[in-house]
Amino acid sequence: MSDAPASEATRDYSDTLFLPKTDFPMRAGLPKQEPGWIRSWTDLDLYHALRKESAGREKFILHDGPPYANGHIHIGTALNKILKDFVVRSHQMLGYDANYVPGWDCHGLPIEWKVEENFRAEGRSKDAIPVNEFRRECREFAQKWLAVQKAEFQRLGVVGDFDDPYLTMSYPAEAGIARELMKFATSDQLYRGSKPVMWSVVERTALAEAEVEYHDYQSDTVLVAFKIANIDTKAINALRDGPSEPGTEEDEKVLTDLLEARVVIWTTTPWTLPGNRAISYGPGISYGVYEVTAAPAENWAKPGDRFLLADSLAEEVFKEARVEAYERRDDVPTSVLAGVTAHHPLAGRGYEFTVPLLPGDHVTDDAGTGFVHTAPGHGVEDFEVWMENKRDLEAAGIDPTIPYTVGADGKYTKDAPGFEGLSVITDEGKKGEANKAVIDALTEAGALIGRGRLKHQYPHSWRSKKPVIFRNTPQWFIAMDKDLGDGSTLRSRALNAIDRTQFVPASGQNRLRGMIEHRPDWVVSRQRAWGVPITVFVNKNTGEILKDEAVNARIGAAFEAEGADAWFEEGAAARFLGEAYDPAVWEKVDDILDVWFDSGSTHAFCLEQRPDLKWPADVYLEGSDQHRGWFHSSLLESCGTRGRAPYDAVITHGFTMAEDGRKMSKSLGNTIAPQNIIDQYGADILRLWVASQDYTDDQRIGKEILKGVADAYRKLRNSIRWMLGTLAHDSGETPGFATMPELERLMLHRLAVLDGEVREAYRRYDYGHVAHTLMNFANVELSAFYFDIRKDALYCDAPSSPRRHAALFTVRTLFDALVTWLAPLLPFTMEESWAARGHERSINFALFATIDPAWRDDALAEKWEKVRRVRRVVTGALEVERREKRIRGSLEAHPVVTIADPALLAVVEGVDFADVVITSAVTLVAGEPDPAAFALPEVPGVSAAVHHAEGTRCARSWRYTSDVGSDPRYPDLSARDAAAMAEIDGAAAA
RNA sequence: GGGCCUGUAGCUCAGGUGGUUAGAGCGUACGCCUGAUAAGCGUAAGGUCGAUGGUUCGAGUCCAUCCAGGCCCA
Repeated sequence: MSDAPASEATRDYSDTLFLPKTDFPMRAGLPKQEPGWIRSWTDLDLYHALRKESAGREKFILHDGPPYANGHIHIGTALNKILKDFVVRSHQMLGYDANYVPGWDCHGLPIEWKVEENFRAEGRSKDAIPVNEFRRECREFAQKWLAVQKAEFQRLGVVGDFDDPYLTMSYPAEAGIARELMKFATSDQLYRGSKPVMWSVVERTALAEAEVEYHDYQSDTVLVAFKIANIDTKAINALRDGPSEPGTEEDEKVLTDLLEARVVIWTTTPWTLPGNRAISYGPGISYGVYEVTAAPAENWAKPGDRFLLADSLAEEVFKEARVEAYERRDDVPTSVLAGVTAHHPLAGRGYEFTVPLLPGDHVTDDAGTGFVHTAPGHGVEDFEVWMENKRDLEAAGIDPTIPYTVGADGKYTKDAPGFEGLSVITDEGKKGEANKAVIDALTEAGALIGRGRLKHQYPHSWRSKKPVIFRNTPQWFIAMDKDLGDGSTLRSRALNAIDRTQFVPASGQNRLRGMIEHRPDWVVSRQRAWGVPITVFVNKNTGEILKDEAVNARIGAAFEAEGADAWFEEGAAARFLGEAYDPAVWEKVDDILDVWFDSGSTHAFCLEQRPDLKWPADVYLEGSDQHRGWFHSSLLESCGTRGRAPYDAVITHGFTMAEDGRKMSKSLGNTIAPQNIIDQYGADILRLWVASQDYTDDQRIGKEILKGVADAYRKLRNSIRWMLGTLAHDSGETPGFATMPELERLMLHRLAVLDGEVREAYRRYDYGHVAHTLMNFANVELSAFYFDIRKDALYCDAPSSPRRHAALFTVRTLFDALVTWLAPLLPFTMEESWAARGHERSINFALFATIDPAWRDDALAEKWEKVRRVRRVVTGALEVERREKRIRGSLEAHPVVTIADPALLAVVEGVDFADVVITSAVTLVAGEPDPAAFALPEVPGVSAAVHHAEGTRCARSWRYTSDVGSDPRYPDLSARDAAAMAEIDGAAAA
C-alpha cells in the first residue's frame, strides 16, 4: 500500500488476464460423485455401446476367473477386478474390441454348508431334504450373492457384460461342464479308482478337511513286528558294496542278522493293520539291527529277538516293549532297506501277501520306531507313497489294488479276513470292537511286542463331534500319464502348453510347470449334492464306462433345458439310457464333479460358446494361488479335450498385506475393506493404489499408504484443473509445428516419447510404470516447469499472440494425451475431466490421443536439457537472494549468468531465458564463472549473480521493464501489456 | 520341512551384461508467492541398498548361509 502512488489509483487489471477459469472442483468428492458417473454409464448402456462402437476391431479377450458367489468382496477381490479393468480398458483404448464378460463360480461346498446351516436352523436335517430341493436352495443362495458382488464390482468402475455374465450354475453351463466331462470319459481319460477320504460313520458321509475339528482322543497304541520275507540281490549288492570291504564276513553276518530280524512299527490305529500293505522308512534316517539280551519272563519281546529300528528311537521302543537290556549288532543302510520285503503280521490268517519297504519323506525319527505302517486305504500319506511306487510294485509282482477293508457303516468288509462285520466306529460314534480283535490276533500271531494308550489330537466331525476315520472309497480320476493315442499324455500336453504361454511375471511359468510335473492323477469326484454330476453309467458287472453318443446327447440336451437337476429326477437313469441299455445293468454315478472341473471348463462353455468372444483367450489374470487352482484346472481340462491351453498369456498378482507387510487377519484387526476405502476416498483412489503398486509382488495397504495415494491424486487433479481453467480461453487455433516456440516443441516432443512409452507399458500390463511416469511428468515437467514458465504468456499475452496460441495448442494436446492415458486407471476422474472440457461423449469411447510421431526431436530435447541445467544455477541463486531478503518474487530479479563454454552460451542465448527462469530480465555473459557469484558443483563453468530488476513494475504482468508507460493510454503498463490491453479494450469497444 | 517369490530413503517405485559421492515422485521441514490459493514455486534433510560371510582391483548388482515376509504344498 505504501508503495502505491497516493494520487492515482492504479487500475486493477486482474479481470483483463486470461486466468484459469473452471468449475472443475479442486476437491473431487469422489465418494459422492462416482455413483453419478456409474448411473450415466448405465443410462447410455455403456457396455453394449462399446461393443457397437468397436465392432469389427480385432478382439482382445481377458477371460474372467470366476469368484465364488459367497459373501462380500474383499480387498483382494477388488484388486483383482481393478487389474482386470485396467487390462480391458487399456486395450479398448489401444484400439481393440476388448470384451469382458464377468463370471461366477456357483457350485461347491461352502454354499452347501451355508444352506445346510439354514435348514438346520429350521430344524431340518440335510438327509431328510430331497436332493433337488436342496439344490434349489443352493442355487438361490448363489444367485443372491452374485447379485451383491455384481453391484460391488460395478462400484469399482469395472466395465463388462454385467447383464449377461457367465455362471457355472446356468443351465447351458451345467450342460457344457457335463459335456466336457463326457469327453474325458469317451476318450478313456476318466477312470474309477479309489482313495482314502475322511469319513464320518455317524453321518455316513465323506468330509473335507475344513469340516473336521481336532479334539483330544484316547487311542490304543501298538508296537508290531513284521518278519522279513526276502532281501533282493540288489539290496545284497548294495550291502556288499557298502562301507566295509566287499563280501567280507561282516557283510554276511549283517545279512544273516537281517533275515532273522523283524521290522518294528508303531501305530495309534491298530484297526488299520488289516489294510497294511507296506512299511515306509525315512531315506535320511540311520537304522540298525538290535538284539534283546534281557527281558521279563512273560514279556512279548524275548531275549534273542532281533529288531530293525531307527537308532535314535531304539531306547524308547525297548522301554515301551519292557525290554531290560539290548545290544546293537549292525548298521543297516537305507540302500539295503529298499530291497527288503516283509510278511504281513497276520500272514497265515488270510494276509498272505508281500509287504514291501518303501522310502517316504513323511517318515521322521522323532517318534515311533522310524518305520511307518502303511495302509494305503487309511491315510493320505500312505496312499501317496503307495501310488508313487505303483509301477515298481506291479513290476515286482505285487498287486497295487487298494483294499476296501472298512465299509460306509464303519464295519470290516470281506477285504479284512477274520474281522468281517466288526465295527471300527459304531453308529453312535463310539469305538467298536475292531481294535481289540486286531490286537488279540496280533498277540496270538506273536507279532505284538508292546501296547499302550495315547491321548492326542484326533479329527472329529464338526457336526456330530464324533471321531472320523480314513476309509478307502471309490473315486473318479483323470489320468495324467495315459497315452492319448498320439504318443502324448495329458501331462506332456500340459507341459508343452506351458512352454508356449507367456507369463507375467515370468516366474509363474516355473511354478506352474513344477506343479504339473509332479501332480498325481486328478481326482474329480466329490460325494456332494451341489454341483454338476459325473454323468456316466458304469456296467455293474464289468466296471466298464458306457460310451454312447446318443446317451450323452440326451444328457446334454436335458441339462441345457432343465439344468443338472435332471440327473437326480425320478427315472433319470432309464430316461438317459433309453431303449438300448438296461438300468438294472448300468449304474448311474451320483458323484458330483469337483468345482475345479467346473471352473476349468469356463473356457469351453463361455469363451467357445459365446459368439462375441474367442477361444483361446488372450489372457487369464488371477492371484498367484491360482497356479494350483484355475490356471491349473483350465490347462488340464483344455489340454485333455483340445490339446492346448485356453490362454496365450497368464498374469498373476500377489496378495494384499497390511501396512506392516503381514497378512491381514480379523483377529489382528488389521483388515481393510474395499467398501470403507470407497466410502472414505472413492474408487479412483483405490484404483490409483492398485496402479501405483507392483502388483506382481505382494502389496501393502493401510492408512498411511492410502493417504499418500490420495495426496498424489490431489496433486495430479490440480494440474488437470489448471489445464481446464487455462483452456477455458482456448480459441482452438492450430499453429504450424515449425512456427511454434521451442518450449512448445519441447513439450510436444515429450508427448511423442511418452506416447510410445505409455502404450508399450500398457501392452506389457505394467500399470505401475504408466502411473509413475505420468505423475512424474505432470509434476516435474508440467506443473513445475512448463506451466510455471508459460503462465506469463497465457495470462498476459494479447489474444492474437502467436506465442499464446502455441501454448494453448500445447496445453490442449497435453490435456488430451494425459487424460486419455490415465482413463483406464482413473475412469471416474478422467470422465469428469473430459466432460469439463466440453465433451458430450463419454471418454469411454475415446482411444488414446493421437500424437504425431514427427514431433519427436531428440536434438531439441538434448539442447533443452542443457538449458535446464543452467536454469538450475539461476533458481539456486534466486533462492539465496530470497533468503537474504533482497528479493521476494523471482520477477524482482535480474540474474547475470556467466557461462564459460561458448557452445553452452550460444544454446542459452538462443532461447527466451528470462522467461525460462521467470525473471524480468536476464543478462548472459561469456567468461569464467564469477567466484563471488552462485554456482553449482554439478554445473561447472556456470555462475549466476542476481541484481534487482531495473525499470518499473508493470501493473498487469508484474514484470519490471524499461518500457512501462511507453503507451500513454496505459501509463502503468509495459509495452507488451499495453498492446494486449489495446486489443482487449478494442474488442470490447467494437 | 519342500517348491516358487519378495526384502533399496517415512510412503510408492527406478536402478540392462558388477565400475565415479545410490536416483525419482510423494510426504516432511524451512522459505517464497498470493493472478492454479484448503493451490503454485523453490531449497533442504532423509538410505550401514534385510543380515553375515565369500568371489573380485571393485557388489545394491554374482555366490553361500541366515533373518523377516508371502503364495502353494507337506
